Amino acid sequence: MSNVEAARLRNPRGEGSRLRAEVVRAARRVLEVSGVEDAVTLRATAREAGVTAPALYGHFANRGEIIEAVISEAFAEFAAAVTDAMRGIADPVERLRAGCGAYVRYAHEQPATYRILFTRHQPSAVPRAAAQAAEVFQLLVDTIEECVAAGRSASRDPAADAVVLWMALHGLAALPPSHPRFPWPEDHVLLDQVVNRSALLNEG
Amino acid sequence: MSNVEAARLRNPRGEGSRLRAEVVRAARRVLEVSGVEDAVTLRATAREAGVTAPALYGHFANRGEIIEAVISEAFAEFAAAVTDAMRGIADPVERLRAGCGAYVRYAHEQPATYRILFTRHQPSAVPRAAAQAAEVFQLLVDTIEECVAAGRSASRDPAADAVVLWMALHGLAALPPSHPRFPWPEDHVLLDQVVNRSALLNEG
DNA sequence: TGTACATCAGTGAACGCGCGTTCACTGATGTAC
DNA sequence: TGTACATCAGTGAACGCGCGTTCACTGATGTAC
Repeated sequence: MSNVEAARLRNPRGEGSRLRAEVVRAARRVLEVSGVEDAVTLRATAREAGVTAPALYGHFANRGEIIEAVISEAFAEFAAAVTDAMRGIADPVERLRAGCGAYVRYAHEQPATYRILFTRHQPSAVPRAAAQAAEVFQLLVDTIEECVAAGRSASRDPAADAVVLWMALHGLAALPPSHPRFPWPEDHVLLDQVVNRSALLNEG
Repeated sequence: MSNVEAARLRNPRGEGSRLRAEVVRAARRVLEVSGVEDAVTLRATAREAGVTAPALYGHFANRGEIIEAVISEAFAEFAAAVTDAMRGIADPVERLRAGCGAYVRYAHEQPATYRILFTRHQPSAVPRAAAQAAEVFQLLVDTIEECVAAGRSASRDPAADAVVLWMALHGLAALPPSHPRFPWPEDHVLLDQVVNRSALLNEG
């Protein structure tokens, strides 16, 4: 590692708000590298962004706002990952599988970020977060309903079964990263079992 | 709140090791009240135990050992809660339900403790922890096998289905405490659905 | 075309705080004689 | 039965550290005249 890192160039006039986006990205790197929310200090974030600590106060009132911005960005990204994975797939069963696969993939690729979104001791007060989680949940409900309509699921209460599915997905998303030494079956095998049973799909 | 709290009496000679147990209990109170592992500082624990910070060094080499002691104690307690709930129940399906119910109850009664056991970013290096988790898991496998033998489960791979069950239990244990505003179905309804489907029980 | 000035994106030094840990100590109590 | 002493369960003061936050500042750059 070299200690002659390229000095950060200050943003041109009028473009100071670029730093805001850089700071959020820096905070997310600190989060994933350390694995824990508390490591995302204001100073560590500033260091990672290549800027002094007081510079952050131009864009955030305090450390809490940086964390909120991380959560907000990550939630939008997570919702987009699931939605995008489902888009354009005609078969409802395959669409459901694709969405659930994207859910779990996101959690495994960014475990600390997933944790901050879904297993915080205090639910975040980020405005759009709850709404975005609800949208993803509704997507599950709707898709299970389509599976029923297509005669592919025996569900009699898609909303209740979507809850069961969500819980199982959460286990699939959260447990393996925290217990890497356990001999987990392969992801796609687990995922199929979880989706088939939670959504009462007719196994083929 | 009174500021004339009873001063802690020092332990009699030869009974100094009582403090160790008091410290672990104090650390667990700090953990549950705050909700996060990082709040369990050495000094906060000492305050909660009614003792000065250096007193803890008689029983723990550093802060990390206090956290490890908390994890160790909590894991033993968790395993005992599940095991005890299953003991003496003859019907394997009812026994499975009882064990799963105890699992989820433990997580809901002590959410921060459950989180420290199962969703840590780094798996704890506490010696007995992995073994105790494995024992509880094996209990699930064995009980599903008994359900199959009794003609009550259609499982063809109890070990794999125990993994699916564990994942769903984890979701049931972890999600509701982190998302208190979501309109969750009642615990026992969710639990029945999760157990029935994960363990492929014949629904009655 | 030249110059004074306002604006903007940051910097550098400093603050008070709680933390983990070390160190020398204190004072009650059991034990040896 | 009395006294000296060792032991034990802690205490109190101090350290260096990284933290969040405040404050006065700097120096490049666009704009007005």
